[in-house]
Amino acid sequence: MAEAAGADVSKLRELNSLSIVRALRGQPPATVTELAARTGLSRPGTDVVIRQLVTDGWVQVVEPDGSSVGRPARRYRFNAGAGHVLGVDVGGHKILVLLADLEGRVLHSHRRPVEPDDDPATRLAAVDAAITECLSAAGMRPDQIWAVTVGVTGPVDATGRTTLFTPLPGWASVSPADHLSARFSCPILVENDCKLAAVAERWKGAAQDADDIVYLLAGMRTGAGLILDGTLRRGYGGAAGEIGALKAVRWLSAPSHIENCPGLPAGIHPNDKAAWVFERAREGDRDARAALRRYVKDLAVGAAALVLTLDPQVVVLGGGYSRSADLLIDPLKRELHRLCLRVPEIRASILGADSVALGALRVALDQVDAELFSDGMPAPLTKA
Amino acid sequence: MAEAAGADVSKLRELNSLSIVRALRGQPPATVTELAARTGLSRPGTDVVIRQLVTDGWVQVVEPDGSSVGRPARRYRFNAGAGHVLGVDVGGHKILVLLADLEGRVLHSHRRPVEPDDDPATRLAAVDAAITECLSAAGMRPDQIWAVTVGVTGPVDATGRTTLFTPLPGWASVSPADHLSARFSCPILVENDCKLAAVAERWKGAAQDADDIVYLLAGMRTGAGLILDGTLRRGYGGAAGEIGALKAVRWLSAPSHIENCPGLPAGIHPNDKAAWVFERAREGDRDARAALRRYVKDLAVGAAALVLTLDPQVVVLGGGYSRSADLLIDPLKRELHRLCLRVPEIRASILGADSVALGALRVALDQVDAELFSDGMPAPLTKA
DNA sequence: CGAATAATGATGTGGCTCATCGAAAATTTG
DNA sequence: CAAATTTTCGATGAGCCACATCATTATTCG
Repeated sequence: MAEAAGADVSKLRELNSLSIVRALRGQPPATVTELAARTGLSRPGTDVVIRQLVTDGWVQVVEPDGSSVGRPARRYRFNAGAGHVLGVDVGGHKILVLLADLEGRVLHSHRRPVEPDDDPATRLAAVDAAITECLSAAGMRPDQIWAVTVGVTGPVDATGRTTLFTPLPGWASVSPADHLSARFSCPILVENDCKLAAVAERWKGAAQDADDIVYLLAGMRTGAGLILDGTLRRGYGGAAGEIGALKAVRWLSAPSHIENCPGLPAGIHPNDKAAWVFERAREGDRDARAALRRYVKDLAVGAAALVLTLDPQVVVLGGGYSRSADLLIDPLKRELHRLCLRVPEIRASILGADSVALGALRVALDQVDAELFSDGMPAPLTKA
Repeated sequence: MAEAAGADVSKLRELNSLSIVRALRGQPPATVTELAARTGLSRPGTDVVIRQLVTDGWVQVVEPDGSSVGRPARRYRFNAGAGHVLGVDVGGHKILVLLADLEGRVLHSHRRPVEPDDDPATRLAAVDAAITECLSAAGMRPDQIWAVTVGVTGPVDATGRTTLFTPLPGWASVSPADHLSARFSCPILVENDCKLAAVAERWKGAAQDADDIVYLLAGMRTGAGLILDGTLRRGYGGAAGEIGALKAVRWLSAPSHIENCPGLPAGIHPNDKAAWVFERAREGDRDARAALRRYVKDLAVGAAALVLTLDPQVVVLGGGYSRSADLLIDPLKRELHRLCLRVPEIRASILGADSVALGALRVALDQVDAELFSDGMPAPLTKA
């Protein structure tokens, strides 16, 4: 059974410190009186707590700007710069590193191209280089990073590896967490890219209002990420959402309808094929429209399975093809109406190619939060 | 954002009261010293808290039995009789009512047969009668019930109705919660039967160790209930797990392989058909074995979709057919190996026909817990 | 009777609230 | 233009509540 820990008197201070930090975060700088009202604590009580938080480095004083009657109050704000997190997207074509503060503001980003058939060592070297670049651009040392999350393709198991499946050659035996733990002493999390994209859409994307979300990756790969009751669901073995593995769900072959659309110009770059097909379809080209129709039909079978299984509030359509979501959403909706009991809203992603790295940031921030709110509040001076 | 409520000093007492109650529940009667050790509180502190709990009626004193050196300690136990909950299974063929105390011990049960084609008024009357019977057998008044959960067939929407689908004639417009609220002033929850059975299997059944569970109802109806991260998942519209609605998943027709197995004796009662088929299959009858094979194949398609979507730790096979689970589990496992990335454990239900009502009890108890642990601890005297 | 353990009481401390008073800046007023 | 007034912030002290620690008394068994 859960350990029933009794509470000392000092626990109260901890609790109230946390609730003041919570009331401060993500808000504009607040006065003591405002915080007291927001938390329900007394003014003097709030005062001593916030004084301690300032000396501990969690909170900063903002000198009064003076634009009111009466004596101007000191304002306080959460010291988002007390710590930082990294979100890393290890893709087939690019490495993207985002550096953010504790409020989740992105301070620096670095993108670096890689090749899909690069060997693991090359890819890891690119990751290292991108991280180094991002840190030095922000003038930051590795020990100022409080959490790192790495997004990779394929289901991630408990050890942070993608042993079940990955399209990157040789990557199955790689442990990004082990690799990075040489540089960082903070928690290093590894997560599937679709799952991270789903998290990002709930954080800053198209589904901020929803707690039950299915994210569909619609692009040269097809995949899904699930958020239920506001929390990312990984599954017991980390393979939740891998409905595409079902043969009856033709997610593996679905993109080929578009990538091999009849009429594609010879010698067109693979990355431009989809754009070309969507362009033609928009113009009314029969072949392109047929390709789209077949693609959506295949996509919808898996989507319907997810929707029926989970009954989400929103389906977010992301991935490369979602740039032309206007062409996809209506037919997808029609297919789902044909297949499902209750059809959720379908929305297009608004985050684009950064979504995986953004989701990685959010997961890293959640990790920091979890440590904070479980272990109480230590002084950040020990880390700075 | 979440309201950041500051804590008064009296919050401490509340917190410690709760942690002592938690340490007391489900355990044999404990002495003050034991509780102090278990909660980390001091002995005198524990003493005053438990004294208050006794006068409030939450805890009872057990007089010392005297079997130790030194002065024998008073022992205390959680007063499970302070409140009670009802779990009601409204099935096609039966109404089952369970009455339990706050520890979840079943004190009384009452079963009452109904017909599948009874009209809603008749069925509700049977529910009322069964509840009355159960209460009076236990010598209990409705105001001593703290929560009621009703299990029904079909997805339950936010208003507690089964508007999307139900096999019971006329039941779609019935609101069991509204009906019962005339007799009970406590919370009345309505939930889908498969979901409740899943809860029961985690509580007292085959999956007590698992946090990610797919429950498969395998019987004359086919359905599923999902538990992820230890919590029942309902879906945004309450329709989670309804994968059977997908036409490609032939769950609706799957039981007919068995119910219409060639060679069934003319005039056999519908309820006995399955038993007959399983019996023949066990004896090696070709037709029966073929029927079973086809049934499992159909069942497995939906099961595979669920498993791939959720990646659970355990699949629990319940429902009427699970009495012959030994004939089903191996072929099902083979099918899943063919269809899935990672195959979870497959276990047979051990609860049988009571599982829905048991799950209803657990959900009602969870409701009581949620109220307790959020609103703090009022004296039960106001309720008794 | 002594050993062992339980219950009880006394004292001290940390943290919170409430009430009050002083301080600083803007507005009003002579 | 300067003094008075208003308004709000900041600081301090009294009181309360819940807990911890330590000492004392009570009860049983060997």
